[in-house]
Amino acid sequence: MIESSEELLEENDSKRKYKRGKIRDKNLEIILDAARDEFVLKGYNGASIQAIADKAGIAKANVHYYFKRKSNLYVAVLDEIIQLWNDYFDDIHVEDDPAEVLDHFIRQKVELAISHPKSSKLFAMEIIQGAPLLKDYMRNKMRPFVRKKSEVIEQWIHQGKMREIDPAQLIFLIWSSTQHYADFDAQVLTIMNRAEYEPEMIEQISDFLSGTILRGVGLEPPVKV
Amino acid sequence: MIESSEELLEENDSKRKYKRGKIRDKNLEIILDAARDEFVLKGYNGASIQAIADKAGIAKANVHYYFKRKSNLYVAVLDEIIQLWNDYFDDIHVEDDPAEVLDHFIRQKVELAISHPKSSKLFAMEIIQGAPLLKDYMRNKMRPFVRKKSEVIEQWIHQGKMREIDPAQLIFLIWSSTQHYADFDAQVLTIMNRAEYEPEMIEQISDFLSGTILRGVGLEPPVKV
DNA sequence: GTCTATAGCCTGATAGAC
DNA sequence: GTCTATCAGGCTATAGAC
Repeated sequence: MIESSEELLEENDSKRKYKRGKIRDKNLEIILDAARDEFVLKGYNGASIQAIADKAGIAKANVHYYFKRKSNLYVAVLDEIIQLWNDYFDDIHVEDDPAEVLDHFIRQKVELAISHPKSSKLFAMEIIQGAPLLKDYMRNKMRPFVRKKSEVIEQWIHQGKMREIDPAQLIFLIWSSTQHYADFDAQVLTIMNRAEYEPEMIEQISDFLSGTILRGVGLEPPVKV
Repeated sequence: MIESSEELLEENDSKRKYKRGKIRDKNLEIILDAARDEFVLKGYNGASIQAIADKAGIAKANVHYYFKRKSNLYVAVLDEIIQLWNDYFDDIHVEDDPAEVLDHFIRQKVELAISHPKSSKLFAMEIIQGAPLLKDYMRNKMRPFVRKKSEVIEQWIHQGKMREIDPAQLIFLIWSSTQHYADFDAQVLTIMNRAEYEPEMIEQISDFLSGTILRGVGLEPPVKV
């Protein structure tokens, strides 16, 4: 269990960029992939280095060669996820059309969640358990993100373009409703009696969420081409 | 790790109702409370019987006296949670007013989530990890629940009382958006710069979710008294 | 970089006195 | 019902040959 904050301050092995090489890069990738799978499926403590090594097709000691400590490997996996998320955040401006922006944001989040369900799940599990490793990230990255978007939304409201709502709540609503399809896929798919998401269903989900949320805040969903 | 379904078929110690007693009941309660806390905080594998015993104020061997296996204790905790949720499900009828029913459902879910965050979290973690223990519950209880509500919503749509949407998606939206405040409290509170939820904030959340979702599906939120 | 062997620790579970 | 002592197994992590 990672409990003390000391662990976080330790060197994160995967970041030693000065030591490069094809073999190294390939191995880092397969280890990280295998680790993500194991951590999601079994949780941090339930995942064993042995199982990760087996899944990656290498010897257990070799995992330790790349990641000295299990906690370092875990942090590296989380880092990858945060990197992925950051790439998807785009800027919004007051001049933009609110309906277009929110529609695009919702569709983007649905796509990201469903195309990377394991990343979404691991992130969720971390936050549910109190976000011991992500408190800093949320304070330094997500809070400014929410604040920045909120300012723009606030101005749209001022201009009478949409209903008077709390912008932060709107962002939470978009986050929760979109991630739900990745995090709770076992529930959603069981209830809908499906084995997996199909492209047609993903579009239905996006249409529903965009349509409902936009109308909910007084916007008319953009017509699709 | 609980992997095989054999575990699930084992006798669940806490259900031996034939052996009653004040001491027994009291101990079962404090053990289950402590276990819920530990399991949420550390995950199934990260939670140790020792830590649960300490938190409950009894000896480790005594936990095993009441729950022969760790997995039995875990199942007992999940059982309790499902019991709690089932108590909150109420019936809806075609004659009811859609806005009233959905508004009530949303407020009820917010209240339940925020008053029992640990239960909500443990349930979420179980589903995220693939719901190994809850697949049956979802098939036998939640699917019929969704189907039953969907039929009524379908008729409301037919009567022109609300927009044409997929009722199942609406239920997912309500589930996800309400549970989010319990499961992701670490994120929500950090971003909103609060230590905990206050009654005033809970009402704001309910108002926003009910207002937005209801308007989103073409209903006018009921006026508050 | 890779692999085998093993140290050292913690954990779930049980035995048995009270 | 409670508690101490202990066992057996699994885990992370390391040493050291190749």
